[in-house]
Amino acid sequence: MGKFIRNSKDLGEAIRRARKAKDLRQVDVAQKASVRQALISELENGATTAKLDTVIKIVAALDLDLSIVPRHIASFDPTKY
Amino acid sequence: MGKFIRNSKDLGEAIRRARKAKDLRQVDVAQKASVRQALISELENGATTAKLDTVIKIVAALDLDLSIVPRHIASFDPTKY
DNA sequence: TATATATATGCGATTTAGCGGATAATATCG
DNA sequence: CGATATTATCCGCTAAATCGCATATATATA
Repeated sequence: MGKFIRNSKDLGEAIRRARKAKDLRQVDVAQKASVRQALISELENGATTAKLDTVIKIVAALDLDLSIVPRHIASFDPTKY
Repeated sequence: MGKFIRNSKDLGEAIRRARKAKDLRQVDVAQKASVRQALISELENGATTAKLDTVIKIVAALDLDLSIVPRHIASFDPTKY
């Protein structure tokens, strides 16, 4: 269980969950991230694999951060990474 | 200081650090991730902004995971996300 | 210094992401 | 049901990522 992103499906689910948690429409996230609503839809449905830049913009629009963490670790201090 | 990825430079640094920590050559990571050595070099130097798929492959080759975390959090349990 | 190893760079070709600009499909609500 | 809002899909186009392959630098090591 987690927000580990190992494929475009994971990303889509994470984006949709975060967006709904904030009660935003695709259009809202799109505007904030400077992309089309259609792209948000495509990504949420795992229809395409985005560019890193795009992911970063969208994730930021949702007040989230992308981070790199070691595998198989149960707990860690993010300030160390 | 951290492994938050907010641009391609962040990514490049994280990749290079992780690779050197494991004492691997660019060629090793490239093979494991099924990409060119040249691409690893380009990414480590922030020369291009990769596709998410590519990032995932490379990160996996380094036994790392990409994850999405909330911003402005000093410490957290990754199993919750 | 010479040799080997590792990393960076260049170039043309192919593939894919993202766009604008629609519209179709689905959900929401009076 | 009917109107409205939200999400999904389509098309042609442009820009960018990645490739293969070769080579130039740089770094290590004998």
